Amino acid sequence: MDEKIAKVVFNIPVNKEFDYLCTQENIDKGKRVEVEFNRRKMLGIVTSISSKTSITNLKSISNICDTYPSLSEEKLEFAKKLAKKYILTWGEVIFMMLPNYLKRIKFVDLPPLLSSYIGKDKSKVFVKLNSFYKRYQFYKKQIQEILENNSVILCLPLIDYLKEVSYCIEEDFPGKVVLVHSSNSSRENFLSWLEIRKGRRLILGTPMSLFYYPEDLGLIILEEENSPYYSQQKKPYFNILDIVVMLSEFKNIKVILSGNYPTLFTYRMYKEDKIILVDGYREDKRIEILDFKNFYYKRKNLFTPFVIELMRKKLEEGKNILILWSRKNYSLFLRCNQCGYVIKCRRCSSYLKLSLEKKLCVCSWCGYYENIVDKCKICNSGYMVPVGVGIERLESIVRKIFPEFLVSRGEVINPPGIILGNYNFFNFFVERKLDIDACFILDIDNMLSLVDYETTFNAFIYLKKIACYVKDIYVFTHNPSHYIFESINDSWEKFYEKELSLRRQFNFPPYGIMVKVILKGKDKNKLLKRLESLYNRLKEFNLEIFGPVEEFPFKVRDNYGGALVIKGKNRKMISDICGQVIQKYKSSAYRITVIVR
DNA sequence: AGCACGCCGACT
DNA sequence: GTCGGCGTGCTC
Repeated sequence: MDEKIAKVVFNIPVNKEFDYLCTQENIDKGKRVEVEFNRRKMLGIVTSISSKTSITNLKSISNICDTYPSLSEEKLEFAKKLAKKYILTWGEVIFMMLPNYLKRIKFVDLPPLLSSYIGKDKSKVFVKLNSFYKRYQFYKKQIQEILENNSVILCLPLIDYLKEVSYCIEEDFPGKVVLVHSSNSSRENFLSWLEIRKGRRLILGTPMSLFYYPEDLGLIILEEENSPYYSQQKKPYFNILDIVVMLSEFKNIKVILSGNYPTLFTYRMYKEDKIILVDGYREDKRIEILDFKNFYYKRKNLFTPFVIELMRKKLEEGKNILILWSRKNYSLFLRCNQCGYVIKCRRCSSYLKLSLEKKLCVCSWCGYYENIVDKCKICNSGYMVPVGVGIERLESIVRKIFPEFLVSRGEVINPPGIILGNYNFFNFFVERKLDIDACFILDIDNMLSLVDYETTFNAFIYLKKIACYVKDIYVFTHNPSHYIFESINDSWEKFYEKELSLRRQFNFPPYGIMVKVILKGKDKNKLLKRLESLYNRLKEFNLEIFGPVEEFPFKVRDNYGGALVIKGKNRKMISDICGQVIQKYKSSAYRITVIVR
C-alpha cells in the first residue's frame, strides 16, 4: 500500500487534522482543497502529506483550489506556534493568514511562492521619540536598506493614522508601498495580498497585516507599541507586540519598536539587555495633579470655582481648551425619586442610559432602546431622575457656566472655545495636529477604579500621551496619593521600576501569564455549575485560579457570562494545560473564549 | 462551526 | 400520539 494521505485543517474550533486520500497529482502542503467534511463541502488547507493513517474509510480530496500553495510551510509552522500560545486551533490561525477572497471554495491561479528568507540579525530597538515624523526619520534609512533585497512591515495601530502617513511614505518609496487594512474591500485586500507575495515591498498596515507577512520579510516596525489597540479587544485577543517579537525570533529578523513611552514588556527586555533603547525624547511636560477635595464647594460637583477660574483664564487668553470625559450619553441611569426603581435593559444586566440627543433610553451593551418616560411605571407616583454625568450632560453644564464661549463636542472650532470629547476623540485631534492649549482631565478616577492589573499603567500612558500634544494638562483626582501620581512628574523610569516590581511580586505579565477563560450560555445556573466543574478540573493541576467570577455585565443579549482567571509563572505549562482541559468543556450551548496575556 | 440525533415537554 | 426545543457528539 503506497497511498498518499493529506492532512487537512479547517476553520473550525476543533484542534485536529483530518486525513484525506490523494487521488490527484499536485496536492501539496499549503494548498487549499475542497473536500467533503461531515456531509458538507468544505475548504481546507493541506498541512502535510503522509503515507500512513489510522482512519479506515478515507474520503478523497474533491478538488485542488490552488496552482501554487496559498501558504508556505514556514507560515503554517508559525500559525501553529501562535495557535498554541493563544489556545486557538491551528486551522483558525491558518485561515487568518488568508485574505477573505481565498476563504471560499474557488480555484485561483496564484503565482509561485518566494523561498523563505531566514535572517541573520534579530536585534531589537526601541525608539523613544514623541512624534511619528521624528521616528520615521530614524527608520527611513533602514527601510531603504532592507528593501534592496527584502520586505518591510510598518505596522500602525489605527487605519486613520495609516491614511495620514501613507502619502509621505508613498512619496519616499514610490511603487513599493502596499496598504493593508480592514476598510479595504475583499477584492482590494486580495490584490494587496498578491502584491505582498511578490516580495520587496513596504507593507504599511494595521495589525492584521502581520498575518499577511511575506516570505522575504526582513524588518518589522511597530509604531506606537504601547497603543491599547495592540491588545485586541475582540475575537482572537492577540497581543500584537507579542506576535511581532515572536515573528522576529522565528524568522531571525530585526525589529524596531517605537513610541513616546515603551510597554512594560519592552521595558523588561531593555532591563535584560535584549533591546537597545534609542532615547531622543527629553521634553517631559509637567502634569498638574490637583486634589478635588481641596476645591469642593458643593458635594459631587466637578466644576469647582477653582476649576472654573482656571478654564476661564485660558479662554480669556483666547485659547481653546479640551475637556476629556469618557462617559457617553446624558446620564448613567434613570432612577425613580419615590421608590428608587432603576430602568434596566431587558436583555442585559445593565442599566439603561438616558440620551437626550437620541431622545431614547439606550443600553450600551446590546443596543436595546426604549422611549423616555417621565413617570415611574412601578410606583406610578414618582418621577424618573437622571443620575450621573455623561458627556451630553457635561456639555449642558459647561454651556451654563460659560455662556459667552463656544462649546463643541467632536467638532473643530476657532479659539477661544471649549471642546469636549473622549480619548478616541483626542487621538483624532492629535492626527489633525490641532492646537489645544490646555486639557482638563476630570475622570481619571473612573479609569483608576477599574479592577485590572493594567489600569495604572494604561492611565500613565494616557496622561503622558496627552502631555505630548497639549501645553498645559490638569488632572483632577480624589486620590492624589495613588502611586501613579507620585512619580508622574519624576523620571519615567521611576514609575516603570515601581510598576515592574509590582508585576514581578504578583506574577503579573510581563513576568507571569494570565489566562482568562470566559464561559457563556443562556442558562444561568447551568453555566455556573459548568464553570465550577471547570474550576475543579483545573485545580487538580495546582494552578492559581481566581473565580468563578461574573463577567461585567453579567448578562448581555440574554447570554450570561462567567469567567475564571488563571495566573502563574510558567507560560508554557499553563497554556498547555488550558489547551487540553478547555477543549472538553466546549459545547455549542456553552461557548468558551480564552484571553491570554 | 454546523449538523444530526435523541431526549423531554407541550399540544392538535 | 407527534412536533420542536435544546443538549451532546461527531466530522477524515
